[in-house]
Amino acid sequence: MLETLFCKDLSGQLKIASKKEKIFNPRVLKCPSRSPKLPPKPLQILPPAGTPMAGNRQIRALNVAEKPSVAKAVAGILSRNHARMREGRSRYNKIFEFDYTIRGQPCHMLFTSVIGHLMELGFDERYKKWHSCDPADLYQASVHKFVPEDKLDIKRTLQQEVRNCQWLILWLDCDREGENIAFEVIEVCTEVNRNLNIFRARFSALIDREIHEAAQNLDRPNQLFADAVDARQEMDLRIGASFTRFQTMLLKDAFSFDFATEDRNLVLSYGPCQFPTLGFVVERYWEIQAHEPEEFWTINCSHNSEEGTASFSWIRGHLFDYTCAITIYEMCVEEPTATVTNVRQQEKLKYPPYPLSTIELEKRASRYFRMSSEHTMKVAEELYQSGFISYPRTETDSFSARTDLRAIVQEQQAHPIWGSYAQRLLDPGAALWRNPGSGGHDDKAHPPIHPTKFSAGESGWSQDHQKIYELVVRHFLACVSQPAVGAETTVEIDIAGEQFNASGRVIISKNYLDIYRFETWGGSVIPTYEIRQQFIPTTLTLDSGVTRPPPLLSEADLLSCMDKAGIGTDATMHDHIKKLLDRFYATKDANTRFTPTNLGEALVMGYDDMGYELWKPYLRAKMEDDMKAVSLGTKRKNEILASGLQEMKACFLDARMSKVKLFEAMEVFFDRTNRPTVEEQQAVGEVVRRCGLCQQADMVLKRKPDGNFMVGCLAYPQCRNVVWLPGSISEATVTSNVCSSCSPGWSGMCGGITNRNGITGLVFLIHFKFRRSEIPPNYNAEHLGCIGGCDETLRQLTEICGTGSRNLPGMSASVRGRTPTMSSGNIPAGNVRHNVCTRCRETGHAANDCPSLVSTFRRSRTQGTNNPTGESSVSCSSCGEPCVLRTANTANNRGRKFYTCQSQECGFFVWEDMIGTGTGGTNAPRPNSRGATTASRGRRGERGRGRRGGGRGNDVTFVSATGEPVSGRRCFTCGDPSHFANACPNREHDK
DNA sequence: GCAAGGTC
Repeated sequence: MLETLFCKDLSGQLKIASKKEKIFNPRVLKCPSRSPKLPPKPLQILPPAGTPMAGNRQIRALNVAEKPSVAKAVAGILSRNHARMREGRSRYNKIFEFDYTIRGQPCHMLFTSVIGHLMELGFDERYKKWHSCDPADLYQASVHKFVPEDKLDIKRTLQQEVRNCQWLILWLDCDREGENIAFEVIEVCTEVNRNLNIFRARFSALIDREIHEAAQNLDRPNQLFADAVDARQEMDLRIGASFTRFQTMLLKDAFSFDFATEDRNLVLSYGPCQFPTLGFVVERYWEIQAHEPEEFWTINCSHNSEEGTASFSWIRGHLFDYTCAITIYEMCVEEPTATVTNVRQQEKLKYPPYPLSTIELEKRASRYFRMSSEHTMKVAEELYQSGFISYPRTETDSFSARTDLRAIVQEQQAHPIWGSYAQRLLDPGAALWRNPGSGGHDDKAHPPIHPTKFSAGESGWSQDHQKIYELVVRHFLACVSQPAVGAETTVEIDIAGEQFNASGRVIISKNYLDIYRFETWGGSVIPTYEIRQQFIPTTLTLDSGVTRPPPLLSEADLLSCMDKAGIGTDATMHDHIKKLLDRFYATKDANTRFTPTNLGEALVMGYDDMGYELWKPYLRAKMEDDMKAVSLGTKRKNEILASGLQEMKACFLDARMSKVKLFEAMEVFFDRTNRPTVEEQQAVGEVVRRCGLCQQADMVLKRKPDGNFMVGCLAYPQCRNVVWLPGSISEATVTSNVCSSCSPGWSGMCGGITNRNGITGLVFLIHFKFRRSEIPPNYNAEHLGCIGGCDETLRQLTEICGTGSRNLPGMSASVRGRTPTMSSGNIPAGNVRHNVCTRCRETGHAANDCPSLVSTFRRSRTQGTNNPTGESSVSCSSCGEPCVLRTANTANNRGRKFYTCQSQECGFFVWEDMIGTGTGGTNAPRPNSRGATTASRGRRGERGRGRRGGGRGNDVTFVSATGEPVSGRRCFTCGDPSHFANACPNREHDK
């Protein structure tokens, strides 16, 4: 064993540690919260190379990799393929044994692995059941990390092997998740061996030199990286669970859905990744719905000669202004002689793709084979497992200089189809080889996806296995090939001062295109022209067209959106996409294009109408920024957790207050059921007692929509325990007074009786106010009553007045479907609350003054108007109604926001950025709109019909040379039938 | 029954 402790000073230099540093050095490992039983133990750092060792006794070291394949590969490299393999308790995680020397220290190495994360984060038992608590409580509910059932064998292996070890060397992937898994392994191992010296091996590729270097330069685990992941996990769990429970319980029983599923299994989930993914799909769909075709005009010219036909395009592209277009066109018609002004010949290169990353594999498989990303990854995983391709989850799109690329090509020479291409690649005379380009991404853990074993097709392979293997091989061969070479000719002509051009391309050398059959490079022939040559065009036409909406998002598009916005990782993106389909949020057509379902659209619409951008990627982006800050040490884990969760809880409470928006959005698409929603049954109220029937949840005082009061169990519908109260109650408030008759052990008699859940059996008294006219004169209008069964007054009033419910009047608790047990009710000890805010459940303020009312996640729709409600404060100058905010799609103002009246008649609009400048607000026409305008939506299919005009360009026809448009049309700009767009008097806004 | 992240 090493006797001397070393540590690093601030400059990173190794030095002998002082006693204080051994204890307080921040690099010293241990997270006290993870292993409360053991005090933090200082760590040793290996001395620099050449430092004499304290002793030569062999160290026993347990090495742990993130996956079995890495354990096998690293053990193979370090042992030079002389490791002995034996079984562990987990069938997938073998143990390799061999001797190895680290800086002169002889070691007996045991090398095993985990399978990704060893632990999960979950709520404590008390909060696990959906009805056990208010979803808002999940923002502060206690959570814990634990090893799930299916990983217990791995834990046992680790603990069994590490007992007799002195060192623990962590070979997890070198990213934040890997660092977090490292600490999970540490926690499990130090439970049984607190004297471990713990090291981190950092490597970026499974290459001999790199692995040996990593072993000889062991480092320490990085607590900050692990902290960042801890924070992310906790945020994801709390946010996901709270919103999922909330919206599921609110909506699932309230509406008849248009898809076949068992209601009981329907979960309307929310997640910080799945919702933005849905958001991309909905946003594109809305963009298409809101698109209004715009007319444009263009001049085309063609010329036939003996060599063929050349088609010339107008340099101006197209004009939206008809007057300009027709004027120019008439000039050309009057002087139609074309003069060649330039003939340009250029060599053009088309480069092969970058080495293959996971996202590119998914996108290309979707594009070339219409294979879903989820299926692609499944097939790729199987090819990887059987050794035919490299690890398929990688962000890396450049090969390390140390990779033997030619050896990989060499293997493919035997293939009957592409073998000859591989041979040409290796033939110096063919000059086809080119070192692959770099896409600029490197996850430092895995190389780009490439073939690792030759195959001409295996008997067990499906067609999809063939396709993915072929794609990986062809992509790799393309990467190491020369780009395609083409000769491009461009001819420019002048007609009456207007410029036109035409181009043709001849492919000189296909190079990589010979192997990469998935890509093409169109060639076209153009006749020969010479400068100053003149000719009369064969045709010269003024053609019209219309702008078209973008297409629905394809799977490849969706992956690109997610990648760009940082939603998910290369290993999880396909899961998020699949989740949209599994949850009935979106559908995918045969062309892999996504359409939101009614449910998906309604959910996004609901949150959008609330003014929340929970369906946008900003929340994830903020979390990512916070994680980076924790990784760098500029913020603490607890700091970002406290602020992030406080913010999200406020957002949650606010969203719940605005749940009517979700309801309204759902009503656009679905019929209501007559069933009361779980959420309605569970409107949060004051806790009266612990439910004596299910013993799992609290019973709370609630007011039903009909105004009557009841005390019901929060575990409804699992538990149907309820106490109906007299129908003559006008007000009811739970007090902090406890009934001494129904609360055994109360008043200090036994110091409080505690059941096995640690909950005392208190029944709180309720302060009732009765409507004077509805109770007999000999009863007081105010009464401090108990629902525990002891209150005779309450019983009598219930008999006299009835409960106003569908149940028979009666004081005794009536349980829907079951007999009540009212004698053993308990409520949590210490849950006596005074003046608790019903929004955030904090004391010291009322709900109306709750600071959570304002959240930074709430979007201000009226930028510059200082309207805290988020509603539009711009009113129509004609009808006075609130305006909606839209986005212009006109040529000159694309993307610019404006307010417009929802009424078709008013035509009021004002630019958003002109508010407060004294400009705008006139009765100008409404520009074309783009984006979600939910205020005026009707049922799906009806939306936008009135303002989309005639559809996609079928109504746009050739405009005659006299300039007379086809009759029956109206101005595209303002909709006025008295004139056309080019003559619209109100075009100022479009300039 | 809920999240997202590893990976067999």
